[in-house]
Order: sequence, then C-alpha cells, then structure tokens
Amino acid sequence: MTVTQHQDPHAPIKTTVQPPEMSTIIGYVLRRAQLSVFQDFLDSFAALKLRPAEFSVLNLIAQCPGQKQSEIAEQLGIKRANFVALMDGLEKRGLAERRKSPEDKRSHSLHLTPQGECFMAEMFAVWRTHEERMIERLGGEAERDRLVELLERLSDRA
Amino acid sequence: MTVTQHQDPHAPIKTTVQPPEMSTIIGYVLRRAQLSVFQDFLDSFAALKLRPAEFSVLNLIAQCPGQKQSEIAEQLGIKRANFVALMDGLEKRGLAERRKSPEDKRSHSLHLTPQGECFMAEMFAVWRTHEERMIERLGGEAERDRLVELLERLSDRA
DNA sequence: GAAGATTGTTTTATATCATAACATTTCTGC
DNA sequence: GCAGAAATGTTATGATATAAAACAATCTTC
Repeated sequence: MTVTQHQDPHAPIKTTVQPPEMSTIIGYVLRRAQLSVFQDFLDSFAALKLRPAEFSVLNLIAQCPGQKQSEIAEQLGIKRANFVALMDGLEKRGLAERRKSPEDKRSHSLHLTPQGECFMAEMFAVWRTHEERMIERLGGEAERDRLVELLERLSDRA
Repeated sequence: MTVTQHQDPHAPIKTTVQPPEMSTIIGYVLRRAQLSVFQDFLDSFAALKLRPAEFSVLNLIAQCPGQKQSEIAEQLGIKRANFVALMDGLEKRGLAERRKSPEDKRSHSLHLTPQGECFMAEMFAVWRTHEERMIERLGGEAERDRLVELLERLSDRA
C-alpha cells in the first residue's frame, strides 16, 4: 500500500519523496534475515545452552589452538573487556581453558579441554542440522554460496 | 589455517569432526554483513540523530498514516512495551504524533507532523546515498535484487 | 633503565530486548 | 444487556549486549 493510492490524481504533484518499500531496504531485509537465522540457531542450541558467540569462540579455538584471548576476541569483533565473562563461562563449564603463556606472561593462550573436544562433536552435529535447514530455506548449496559471496561484499570493509 | 596442518600424516585419523570455516557459516557471515551495513547507516544518520528503528517507524507511518501503535510495532518485530519510549522520542522531537482514535478509544493512530513530513525529505536524501553505497559494495542493482531475494527466503517463516 | 604500549581485568554506563502486571476499552458468548 | 475474555497502551523490571575508562602486570623501544 502506497501513499499515492490516496492521492487525488488531479492534485498537484507532492514534493515529498516516495517512502521506499521496507522490503527493498537492504539493511532492513538483512536484519530480519539475521534475526530469523539466529532464532533458529538459538532454538537448535537451547539444549546445549550455547550462544552464537560461544559457538564461534569454541570453533576458533578448535581451528587454531593456542591463540591469545585478544586475538580470538578481535576476530569476532568482541571487545576484549567483554570477552572476559564469555571465556569465564566456557572455563567454568570445563569446555575451554586459559593457559599462561611462558613467552608472554601477560597473555593467555586458549585451548579446548578434553571435555571440550568431546562437546565439539555434539556441537557440530547440532550445527550441521541447523545449517542444512538454512540451506534448504535458500533452495540449495548453490544459493548458499551466492548468498555468502554477496554478504562478504557487504562486510569487506577496512 | 586448519587443524590438519598440524597433524602428523601418519597419525591415526582423528574422530573429531573438522571445524567449519567461519566464512562459510551462514549465520556468522550474515551477522557480520548486518553489522557492517548498520554501521554505515549509523554513520550516515549521525547528524540527524536517527536510529534504524526510528527510520523504519517514520517510513511506515509515511507509507500508511493512521495505523495503530501496535500495528506498526508488530510489523517491525518490536514489542509494544518497547515501542512506547521510541514513539515518545519521535513525538518529543515533533516528527510524529499519536491521535486518539474515535472508533477505538484504547488505541492511538500514528501520523507525521508537518515538521515530520519536512524531515522525511532530508531523511530520504541521506538514506538514498547510504543505500547507493551498499549497492555499490554489492556490485550493482542486479546483485542487490538477488541478495534481497535470498534474504527473504531466509526470513520467510511463520 | 625509563617511557610507552599491550594484555587481561574490573567497573560503569548505555542500549536492546523480553516479561509481567495494570487500567482502560472493546469484543464475545450467552 | 452483561460477565468474562481479549486487546491496547503503559509502566516497571530484569537480562543481555556493547562500549569506554581505568588499572596492574608485563613487554617493547630507545
């Protein structure tokens, strides 16, 4: 429904610009999609009590164990101050641990615990079914690839 | 960098699943893109002191004046309790107003003020340059259309 | 060795979001 | 018509996310 439907066709042309349809606004559609995908993620991981940020941290530690706290935090765009509580949680649950680095006694290098390694198997299984569901929404792997490429163009800033 | 790079090729095959590359995880790439686009939006609208939610509300009111508060809120996925303060702000700035509906004395119908109409012109000008910048990042209008279509498949849930 | 930068941490402030409760008004079933 | 249920806007409250400032310990630079 647009404003013009209510305007007298013989009335002088309005100087106000036409409001853009919400469904064409990139940021809006992007936000809605992100919320929807995150909701599915949260539902999928409710039993494991794992948040997206925690998933990402565990995944990054698994990919490259021994990285410093601030390195992991920065990769995810998390301020190091806010990363502390997140890491405390993972440590309290026995999934990951901080080790004092001998070379740099300021920093903590992050590792998975054996329990954490075990947890990852469950985590990946849950994640894969979630991801398959998203790919199904998109229509297939090809569409997923196209989407990811377009999204990376949007975020590839300095 | 992957875990396999550090594994002895003669070691027994690890039973742990390979961690997925972050850059292939739909939710992650989606979130990063959304943050990047929103950041550009926030920078663009810093002078006008307008947040994405306020932009959307003004836009929806302009598209269809007279809608109830809860209708606007629901379209944007905002809880009506949280919508109150948002609308208070727009009203205090003289951009929009609540009118008591004669038919339903519980509800408020929302309208732009004359000042609000005037503000919309500035708002659209700023928004258009922002949107053009995002389209440029994507590579053109065709890419924007493809992206929007894929994103809508992701959020088209009940 | 001194000055400055880095790392992890605590504290604080702000924004976002969900939930519950409430008064007023409307709707529904009978 | 009326009693109970639902809708609407509002307030209050708690949880979560995010940002910034300050600090101690450590490292780097000169």
